[in-house]
Amino acid sequence: MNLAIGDLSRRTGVKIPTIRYYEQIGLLPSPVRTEGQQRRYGPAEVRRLNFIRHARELGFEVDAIRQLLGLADDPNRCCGEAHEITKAHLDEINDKIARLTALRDELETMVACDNRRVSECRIIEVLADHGQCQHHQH
Amino acid sequence: MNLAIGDLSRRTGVKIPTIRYYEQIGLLPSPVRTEGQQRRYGPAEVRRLNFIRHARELGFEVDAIRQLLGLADDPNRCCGEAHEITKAHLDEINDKIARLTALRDELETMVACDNRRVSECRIIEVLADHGQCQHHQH
DNA sequence: CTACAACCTCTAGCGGTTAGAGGTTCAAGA
DNA sequence: TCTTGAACCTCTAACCGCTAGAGGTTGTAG
Repeated sequence: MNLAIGDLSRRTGVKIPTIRYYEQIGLLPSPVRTEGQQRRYGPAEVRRLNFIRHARELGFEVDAIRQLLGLADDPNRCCGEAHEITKAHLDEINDKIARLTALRDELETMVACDNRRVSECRIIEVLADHGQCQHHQH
Repeated sequence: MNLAIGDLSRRTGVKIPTIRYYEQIGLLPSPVRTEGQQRRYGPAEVRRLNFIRHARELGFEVDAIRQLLGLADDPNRCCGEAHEITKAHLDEINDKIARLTALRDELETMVACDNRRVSECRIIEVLADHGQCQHHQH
Protein backbone atom coordinates (compact mmCIF):
# COMPACT_ATOMS: atom_id res chain seq x y z
CA MET A 1 0.00 0.00 0.00
CA ASN A 2 1.57 3.19 -1.22
CA LEU A 3 -1.02 5.91 -1.37
CA ALA A 4 -0.85 9.33 -2.98
CA ILE A 5 -2.50 12.14 -1.12
CA GLY A 6 -5.62 11.88 -3.26
CA ASP A 7 -5.99 8.19 -2.40
CA LEU A 8 -5.58 8.98 1.28
CA SER A 9 -8.18 11.68 0.92
CA ARG A 10 -10.68 9.32 -0.67
CA ARG A 11 -9.99 6.60 1.89
CA THR A 12 -10.54 8.91 4.86
CA GLY A 13 -12.93 11.53 3.62
CA VAL A 14 -10.50 14.28 4.58
CA LYS A 15 -9.89 16.88 1.90
CA ILE A 16 -6.44 17.20 0.40
CA PRO A 17 -5.66 20.73 1.61
CA THR A 18 -6.79 19.68 5.06
CA ILE A 19 -4.37 16.74 5.04
CA ARG A 20 -1.53 19.07 4.15
CA TYR A 21 -2.70 21.44 6.83
CA TYR A 22 -2.66 18.66 9.42
CA GLU A 23 0.87 17.84 8.41
CA GLN A 24 1.85 21.46 8.72
CA ILE A 25 0.51 21.78 12.24
CA GLY A 26 2.07 18.50 13.24
CA LEU A 27 -1.03 16.37 13.63
CA LEU A 28 0.13 14.06 10.87
CA PRO A 29 3.82 13.19 10.54
CA SER A 30 5.62 14.17 7.35
CA PRO A 31 5.26 11.18 5.05
CA VAL A 32 7.85 9.72 2.74
CA ARG A 33 8.18 11.42 -0.62
CA THR A 34 8.85 10.28 -4.17
CA GLU A 35 11.82 11.59 -6.13
CA GLY A 36 9.59 14.37 -7.34
CA GLN A 37 8.50 15.37 -3.81
CA GLN A 38 5.07 13.81 -3.90
CA ARG A 39 3.73 12.44 -0.60
CA ARG A 40 3.21 8.71 -0.22
CA TYR A 41 1.23 7.21 2.66
CA GLY A 42 0.92 3.80 4.29
CA PRO A 43 -1.69 2.10 6.48
CA ALA A 44 -0.47 3.80 9.66
CA GLU A 45 -1.29 7.19 8.24
CA VAL A 46 -4.69 6.02 7.10
CA ARG A 47 -5.44 4.88 10.62
CA ARG A 48 -4.15 8.05 12.22
CA LEU A 49 -6.04 10.31 9.87
CA ASN A 50 -9.24 8.37 10.41
CA PHE A 51 -8.76 8.79 14.11
CA ILE A 52 -8.30 12.52 13.67
CA ARG A 53 -11.30 12.89 11.45
CA HIS A 54 -13.54 10.98 13.74
CA ALA A 55 -12.42 12.95 16.76
CA ARG A 56 -13.05 16.20 14.88
CA GLU A 57 -16.50 14.98 13.96
CA LEU A 58 -17.10 14.43 17.65
CA GLY A 59 -16.17 18.03 18.17
CA PHE A 60 -12.76 17.61 19.78
CA GLU A 61 -10.46 20.54 19.20
CA VAL A 62 -7.16 19.98 17.48
CA ASP A 63 -5.30 20.42 20.74
CA ALA A 64 -7.40 17.78 22.42
CA ILE A 65 -6.79 15.44 19.52
CA ARG A 66 -3.10 16.03 19.79
CA GLN A 67 -3.30 14.94 23.42
CA LEU A 68 -5.36 11.89 22.59
CA LEU A 69 -2.97 10.90 19.84
CA GLY A 70 -0.10 11.32 22.24
CA LEU A 71 -1.83 8.90 24.57
CA ALA A 72 -2.58 6.45 21.83
CA ASP A 73 1.06 6.54 20.78
CA ASP A 74 2.19 5.53 24.25
CA PRO A 75 0.29 2.40 25.23
CA ASN A 76 1.75 2.33 28.73
CA ARG A 77 0.37 5.67 29.80
CA CYS A 78 -2.52 5.96 32.16
CA CYS A 79 -5.96 6.10 30.64
CA GLY A 80 -7.23 8.66 33.11
CA GLU A 81 -6.07 11.49 30.94
CA ALA A 82 -8.15 10.44 27.96
CA HIS A 83 -11.00 10.00 30.34
CA GLU A 84 -10.62 13.53 31.60
CA ILE A 85 -10.48 15.10 28.15
CA THR A 86 -13.54 13.21 27.03
CA LYS A 87 -15.44 13.96 30.21
CA ALA A 88 -14.85 17.70 29.88
CA HIS A 89 -16.07 17.56 26.32
CA LEU A 90 -19.09 15.57 27.34
CA ASP A 91 -20.04 18.14 29.97
CA GLU A 92 -19.90 20.89 27.39
CA ILE A 93 -22.14 18.96 25.04
CA ASN A 94 -24.68 18.20 27.73
CA ASP A 95 -24.83 21.85 28.58
CA LYS A 96 -25.46 22.76 24.97
CA ILE A 97 -28.18 20.17 24.62
CA ALA A 98 -29.95 21.50 27.68
CA ARG A 99 -29.93 25.05 26.44
CA LEU A 100 -30.96 24.13 22.94
CA THR A 101 -33.83 22.13 24.30
CA ALA A 102 -34.99 25.08 26.36
CA LEU A 103 -34.83 27.31 23.31
CA ARG A 104 -36.68 24.80 21.20
CA ASP A 105 -39.53 24.58 23.66
CA GLU A 106 -39.81 28.29 23.63
CA LEU A 107 -39.73 28.50 19.86
CA GLU A 108 -42.29 25.79 19.63
CA THR A 109 -44.86 27.69 21.61
CA MET A 110 -43.99 30.74 19.56
CA VAL A 111 -44.74 29.13 16.25
CA ALA A 112 -48.35 29.09 17.39
CA CYS A 113 -48.32 32.84 16.77
CA ASP A 114 -50.53 34.04 13.90
CA ASN A 115 -50.72 37.80 14.31
CA ARG A 116 -50.47 40.15 11.40
CA ARG A 117 -47.97 42.57 12.91
CA VAL A 118 -44.61 41.89 14.42
CA SER A 119 -45.45 44.39 17.11
CA GLU A 120 -47.87 41.88 18.53
CA CYS A 121 -45.82 38.86 17.72
CA ARG A 122 -44.77 36.47 20.45
CA ILE A 123 -41.68 35.39 18.59
CA ILE A 124 -39.91 38.67 18.88
CA GLU A 125 -41.01 39.12 22.44
CA VAL A 126 -39.70 35.81 23.57
CA LEU A 127 -36.38 36.20 21.84
CA ALA A 128 -35.79 39.56 23.45
CA ASP A 129 -36.75 38.32 26.87
CA HIS A 130 -34.68 35.27 26.47
CA GLY A 131 -31.62 37.33 25.83
CA GLN A 132 -32.52 39.45 28.80
CA CYS A 133 -32.68 36.76 31.44
CA GLN A 134 -30.13 34.36 30.14
CA HIS A 135 -26.97 35.78 31.58
CA HIS A 136 -28.11 35.36 35.17
CA GLN A 137 -27.45 31.67 34.98
CA HIS A 138 -23.97 32.14 33.70
CA MET B 1 -28.27 53.89 32.65
CA ASN B 2 -25.36 55.09 30.58
CA LEU B 3 -22.84 52.32 30.16
CA ALA B 4 -19.31 52.46 28.86
CA ILE B 5 -18.21 49.56 26.71
CA GLY B 6 -16.51 47.88 29.63
CA ASP B 7 -19.72 47.94 31.65
CA LEU B 8 -21.64 46.49 28.75
CA SER B 9 -19.01 43.81 28.44
CA ARG B 10 -19.31 42.86 32.11
CA ARG B 11 -23.11 42.88 31.99
CA THR B 12 -23.30 40.58 28.97
CA GLY B 13 -20.17 38.47 29.14
CA VAL B 14 -19.18 39.58 25.65
CA LYS B 15 -15.60 40.77 25.33
CA ILE B 16 -14.90 44.36 24.39
CA PRO B 17 -13.25 43.71 21.02
CA THR B 18 -16.15 41.44 20.15
CA ILE B 19 -18.64 44.18 20.92
CA ARG B 20 -16.78 46.53 18.61
CA TYR B 21 -16.66 43.80 16.00
CA TYR B 22 -20.42 43.32 16.22
CA GLU B 23 -20.87 47.00 15.69
CA GLN B 24 -18.57 46.90 12.71
CA ILE B 25 -20.49 44.12 10.99
CA GLY B 26 -23.79 45.79 11.80
CA LEU B 27 -25.12 43.39 14.40
CA LEU B 28 -25.14 46.11 17.01
CA PRO B 29 -26.12 49.65 16.01
CA SER B 30 -23.54 52.40 16.46
CA PRO B 31 -24.20 53.76 19.93
CA VAL B 32 -24.14 57.36 21.02
CA ARG B 33 -20.73 58.78 21.77
CA THR B 34 -19.34 61.19 24.31
CA GLU B 35 -17.55 64.37 23.22
CA GLY B 36 -14.35 62.34 23.28
CA GLN B 37 -15.76 59.60 21.00
CA GLN B 38 -16.36 57.02 23.68
CA ARG B 39 -19.31 54.68 23.23
CA ARG B 40 -22.22 54.86 25.65
CA TYR B 41 -24.90 52.19 25.84
CA GLY B 42 -28.43 51.91 27.23
CA PRO B 43 -30.69 49.03 28.24
CA ALA B 44 -31.77 48.31 24.67
CA GLU B 45 -28.23 47.48 23.72
CA VAL B 46 -27.80 45.28 26.77
CA ARG B 47 -30.85 43.30 25.75
CA ARG B 48 -29.78 43.05 22.15
CA LEU B 49 -26.28 41.95 23.00
CA ASN B 50 -27.52 39.36 25.46
CA PHE B 51 -29.70 37.95 22.76
CA ILE B 52 -26.82 37.85 20.33
CA ARG B 53 -24.55 36.14 22.79
CA HIS B 54 -27.11 33.59 23.68
CA ALA B 55 -27.86 32.81 20.07
CA ARG B 56 -24.16 32.50 19.26
CA GLU B 57 -23.58 30.14 22.16
CA LEU B 58 -26.31 27.98 20.73
CA GLY B 59 -24.46 27.88 17.44
CA PHE B 60 -26.52 30.27 15.32
CA GLU B 61 -24.54 31.96 12.63
CA VAL B 62 -24.28 35.69 12.59
CA ASP B 63 -26.47 35.85 9.49
CA ALA B 64 -29.27 33.95 11.17
CA ILE B 65 -29.06 36.25 14.15
CA ARG B 66 -29.18 39.21 11.84
CA GLN B 67 -32.42 37.91 10.38
CA LEU B 68 -34.04 37.42 13.72
CA LEU B 69 -32.89 40.79 14.95
CA GLY B 70 -34.07 42.36 11.72
CA LEU B 71 -37.58 41.19 12.45
CA ALA B 72 -37.53 42.63 15.89
CA ASP B 73 -36.33 45.95 14.51
CA ASP B 74 -39.23 46.34 12.08
CA PRO B 75 -42.51 46.06 13.98
CA ASN B 76 -44.63 46.61 10.89
CA ARG B 77 -43.45 43.62 9.02
CA CYS B 78 -45.76 40.74 8.56
CA CYS B 79 -45.58 38.15 11.24
CA GLY B 80 -45.65 35.35 8.71
CA GLU B 81 -42.06 36.06 7.91
CA ALA B 82 -41.03 35.76 11.51
CA HIS B 83 -42.99 32.60 11.60
CA GLU B 84 -41.11 31.22 8.64
CA ILE B 85 -37.69 32.13 9.93
CA THR B 86 -38.52 30.78 13.32
CA LYS B 87 -39.71 27.56 11.83
CA ALA B 88 -36.49 27.22 9.87
CA HIS B 89 -34.50 27.77 13.01
CA LEU B 90 -36.62 25.33 14.89
CA ASP B 91 -35.70 22.69 12.35
CA GLU B 92 -32.10 23.68 12.66
CA ILE B 93 -32.25 23.43 16.42
CA ASN B 94 -33.91 20.05 16.35
CA ASP B 95 -31.23 18.86 14.00
CA LYS B 96 -28.53 20.18 16.29
CA ILE B 97 -30.07 18.53 19.30
CA ALA B 98 -30.27 15.23 17.47
CA ARG B 99 -26.66 15.36 16.41
CA LEU B 100 -25.41 16.45 19.79
CA THR B 101 -27.40 13.70 21.45
CA ALA B 102 -25.88 11.08 19.20
CA LEU B 103 -22.50 12.50 20.00
CA ARG B 104 -23.19 12.45 23.69
CA ASP B 105 -24.24 8.83 23.61
CA GLU B 106 -21.05 7.91 21.90
CA LEU B 107 -18.94 9.88 24.31
CA GLU B 108 -20.83 8.47 27.25
CA THR B 109 -20.01 4.89 26.39
CA MET B 110 -16.47 6.04 25.94
CA VAL B 111 -16.14 7.53 29.41
CA ALA B 112 -17.28 4.27 30.91
CA CYS B 113 -13.66 3.30 30.44
CA ASP B 114 -11.63 3.02 33.64
CA ASN B 115 -8.64 0.99 32.64
CA ARG B 116 -5.19 1.74 33.86
CA ARG B 117 -3.48 1.30 30.50
CA VAL B 118 -4.15 3.10 27.27
CA SER B 119 -3.65 -0.17 25.47
CA GLU B 120 -6.95 -1.34 26.91
CA CYS B 121 -8.72 2.00 26.84
CA ARG B 122 -12.12 2.23 25.22
CA ILE B 123 -11.76 5.88 24.31
CA ILE B 124 -8.72 5.34 22.19
CA GLU B 125 -10.20 2.19 20.77
CA VAL B 126 -13.46 3.78 19.79
CA LEU B 127 -11.77 6.66 18.10
CA ALA B 128 -9.42 4.38 16.21
CA ASP B 129 -11.94 1.74 15.18
CA HIS B 130 -14.71 4.08 14.48
CA GLY B 131 -12.47 6.20 12.39
CA GLN B 132 -11.64 3.12 10.43
CA CYS B 133 -15.17 2.27 9.37
CA GLN B 134 -16.85 5.63 9.62
CA HIS B 135 -16.39 6.98 6.15
CA HIS B 136 -18.48 4.30 4.52
CA GLN B 137 -21.64 5.93 5.76
CA HIS B 138 -20.64 9.29 4.48
C1' DC C 1 6.82 9.55 -25.82
C1' DT C 2 3.16 12.37 -25.07
C1' DA C 3 -0.83 14.03 -22.76
C1' DC C 4 -3.09 15.30 -18.83
C1' DA C 5 -4.70 14.28 -14.21
C1' DA C 6 -2.83 14.75 -10.10
C1' DC C 7 0.47 16.53 -7.51
C1' DC C 8 3.58 20.47 -5.62
C1' DT C 9 4.27 25.23 -2.98
C1' DC C 10 2.77 29.57 -1.89
C1' DT C 11 -0.38 33.05 -0.77
C1' DA C 12 -4.68 34.66 0.61
C1' DG C 13 -9.24 34.16 1.96
C1' DC C 14 -13.27 32.72 5.14
C1' DG C 15 -16.09 33.48 9.80
C1' DG C 16 -15.82 34.92 14.26
C1' DT C 17 -12.92 36.61 17.35
C1' DT C 18 -8.96 38.25 20.13
C1' DA C 19 -4.56 40.74 21.11
C1' DG C 20 -1.41 44.43 20.86
C1' DA C 21 0.59 49.07 19.85
C1' DG C 22 0.29 53.68 20.46
C1' DG C 23 -2.49 57.44 21.64
C1' DT C 24 -6.71 59.94 24.01
C1' DT C 25 -10.48 60.65 27.48
C1' DC C 26 -12.95 60.36 31.71
C1' DA C 27 -13.64 60.67 36.59
C1' DA C 28 -12.14 60.29 41.31
C1' DG C 29 -9.05 62.10 44.72
C1' DA C 30 -5.62 65.77 46.38
C1' DT D 1 -8.99 72.96 39.66
C1' DC D 2 -5.57 69.95 38.51
C1' DT D 3 -3.53 65.45 38.13
C1' DT D 4 -3.25 60.75 37.67
C1' DG D 5 -4.25 56.29 35.85
C1' DA D 6 -7.76 53.13 34.40
C1' DA D 7 -10.41 52.78 30.68
C1' DC D 8 -11.27 54.09 26.33
C1' DC D 9 -10.11 55.01 21.15
C1' DT D 10 -8.44 53.24 16.24
C1' DC D 11 -5.72 50.35 13.53
C1' DT D 12 -3.43 46.35 12.28
C1' DA D 13 -2.38 41.68 12.72
C1' DA D 14 -2.96 37.27 14.65
C1' DC D 15 -5.78 33.22 15.93
C1' DC D 16 -8.39 28.56 14.57
C1' DG D 17 -9.56 25.28 11.26
C1' DC D 18 -9.92 25.11 7.09
C1' DT D 19 -10.49 26.04 1.87
C1' DA D 20 -9.42 28.03 -2.72
C1' DG D 21 -6.65 29.61 -6.34
C1' DA D 22 -2.44 30.62 -9.13
C1' DG D 23 1.27 28.93 -11.38
C1' DG D 24 4.34 25.24 -11.95
C1' DT D 25 5.99 20.08 -11.79
C1' DT D 26 5.44 14.93 -11.68
C1' DG D 27 3.63 10.39 -12.49
C1' DT D 28 1.38 7.12 -15.33
C1' DA D 29 -1.72 5.17 -18.93
C1' DG D 30 -2.23 4.87 -23.64
